[in-house]
Amino acid sequence: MVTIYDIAAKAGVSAMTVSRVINNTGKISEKTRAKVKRVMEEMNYVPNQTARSLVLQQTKLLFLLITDITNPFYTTLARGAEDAAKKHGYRLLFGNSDESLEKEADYVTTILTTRVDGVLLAPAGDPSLPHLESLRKHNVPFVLLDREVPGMDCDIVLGDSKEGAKRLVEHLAEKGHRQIALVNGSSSISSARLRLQGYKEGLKLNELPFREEFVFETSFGQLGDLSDMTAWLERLDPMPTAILTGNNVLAVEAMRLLRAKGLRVPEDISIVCFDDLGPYSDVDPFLTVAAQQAYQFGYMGMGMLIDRIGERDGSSPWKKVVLPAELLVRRSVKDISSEEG
Amino acid sequence: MVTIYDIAAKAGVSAMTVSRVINNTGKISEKTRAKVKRVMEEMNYVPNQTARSLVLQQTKLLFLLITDITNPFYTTLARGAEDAAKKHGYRLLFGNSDESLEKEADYVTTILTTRVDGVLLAPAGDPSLPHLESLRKHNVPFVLLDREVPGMDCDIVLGDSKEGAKRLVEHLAEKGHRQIALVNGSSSISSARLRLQGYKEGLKLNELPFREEFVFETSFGQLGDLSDMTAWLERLDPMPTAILTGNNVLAVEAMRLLRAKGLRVPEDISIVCFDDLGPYSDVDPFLTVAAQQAYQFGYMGMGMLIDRIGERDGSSPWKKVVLPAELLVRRSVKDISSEEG
DNA sequence: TTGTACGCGTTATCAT
DNA sequence: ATGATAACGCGTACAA
Repeated sequence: MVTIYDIAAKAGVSAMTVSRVINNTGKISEKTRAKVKRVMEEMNYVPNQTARSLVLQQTKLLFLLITDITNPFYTTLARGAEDAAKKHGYRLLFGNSDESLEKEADYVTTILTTRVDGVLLAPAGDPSLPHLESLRKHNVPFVLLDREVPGMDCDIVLGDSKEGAKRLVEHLAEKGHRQIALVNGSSSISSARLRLQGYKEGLKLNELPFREEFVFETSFGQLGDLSDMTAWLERLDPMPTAILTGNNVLAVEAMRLLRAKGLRVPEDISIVCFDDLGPYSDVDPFLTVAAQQAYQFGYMGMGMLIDRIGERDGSSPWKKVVLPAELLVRRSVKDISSEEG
Repeated sequence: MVTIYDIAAKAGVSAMTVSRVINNTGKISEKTRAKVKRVMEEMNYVPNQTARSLVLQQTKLLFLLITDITNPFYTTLARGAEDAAKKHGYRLLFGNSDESLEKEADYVTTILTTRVDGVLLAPAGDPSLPHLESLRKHNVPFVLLDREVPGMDCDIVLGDSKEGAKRLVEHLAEKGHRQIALVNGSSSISSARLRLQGYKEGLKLNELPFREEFVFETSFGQLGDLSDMTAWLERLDPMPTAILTGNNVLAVEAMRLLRAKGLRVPEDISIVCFDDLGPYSDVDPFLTVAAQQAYQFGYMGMGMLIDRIGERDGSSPWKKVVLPAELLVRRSVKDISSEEG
């Protein structure tokens, strides 16, 4: 491996001079600078970031932990995070916890041993608390995304889940729907709880009754087996005329189920969801959604993280950003307001 | 920061003994091992991977560079790569080149300075050659994914692009289609060239003429602006009854275009593509595809990379794996064999 | 079974 | 403007 000493020797200067040329620090005469640069070119020298990290006590490495790499919300978020990281000269390490606490624990270990300078993460849920405490104990700055964890004060970027869900219910009500079911993620996840709350408020606002059995709670990740959800749906009487899902993945799963049962969207049943489908928004049935600003989640979160890292000791108060969700009306909802209830 | 020396002092042993406990090397009495472990717990000690990397001359870090993080083919591939890496005790750094040579060049720099132990990458195209040569020059082992780069001998995992495209054309022909258009990626990408070739062979096999104007060449990534493609389609006379796209992203873009023109799939025009849509396969219009084994691309590629890293000096011959693509018939193709030509 | 000395490649500090 | 020295945290080789 070509080291800074090899360059120094060949250029007839000290290692320190080479270091100064590399980092543009201190005063260097143009002549030596030119010579050193030429030798570096000749020898294909590349600085060793590992050695640099050791002495600088920083890796210039950040970590982004998401819960579902196949979900366009998170991949779009990842782009935002990546762009912001690059802008500030950081490199980014990705991880995918798959909504699993065990995998999340593994990644926390990786994060700790890798000595990354900071972490941006969507926690698997409330039980993630010990993981966050571990980061805090080891002085690893972090910013939470999308989900709050009770008991942990920290920087965070959230979507307005309650308001978004409420709007979706209102939209359905305006179109004449009175039997609205909810397929939601686990109640151990703050965003799922808020979406349930928004759903309830939306119902109340339209003087529709809340019925426990119209809510199906499952995981926000891909389900694979749909038998539980199928059984739930078949138990309902009357059948809902519309389904609201707590995120985009569940919307796709719901559509998969409906297809299996031979039901068309929106002719036979309407469907709306939280989160947009990214590139797939334009595919039939062209879903009506409460779209979150996925890219901004990543971009702003990363900005907050880098700000936090930049702080000396004096910790400024925790920041909490709430991004509104936008209702995008497409054509997965049928207007049944003129029909019989 | 808690170091190995802090542990040693508190446990009343030398740093070397602590190191042995951490790595399970050498002989240690159960008593000291227990005591050291206890102290490590108490002090929340976490080994510094940076220091370890420096002395060991390996980072236990691998890099996966893909060209489109929003494409389910690559995210599924990423899962396979991640699983294989973890199985072998490696951590994984992700990057997303967005089909851009410039971004790819940036990542190559990151790869070099980070001293990762190996790289798994889908090159942006033939012009990626200098990037690969740079990796080779610096002795960074790498395995190519999905795309060959003329002039570079190396390990590689490919899909059977030619055969897959041929099958798709045959399927269309069987359904009575005689006017089949191709929307393809850049001809500077080997897989696009092979898919074009398969398209031509499929036509010939069914005694259909190849017509230059029925091929539209663009980028494999998201297009954004569809005006070029729209203009192309409107120029065609006769209109194709079916479109074959070179990958899944282009299929979605094509459907976006068709929707804008008020054309239904498959009633007004049929569409098939290379690569599956992952979770979105079940969304209308339920695309017929030549599905690649995305997970296997990542899993096998990573295995090959780790094997290569494990080799001392003696380099075994380059390995080339070609994974077949499977035709999944769904319902985006209309059977027009009984209609007038 | 345990400990000592040294080196991995780089940068900060202090001299010159 | 440039250089010598020490230090970052850990593991290898060798010694005890």
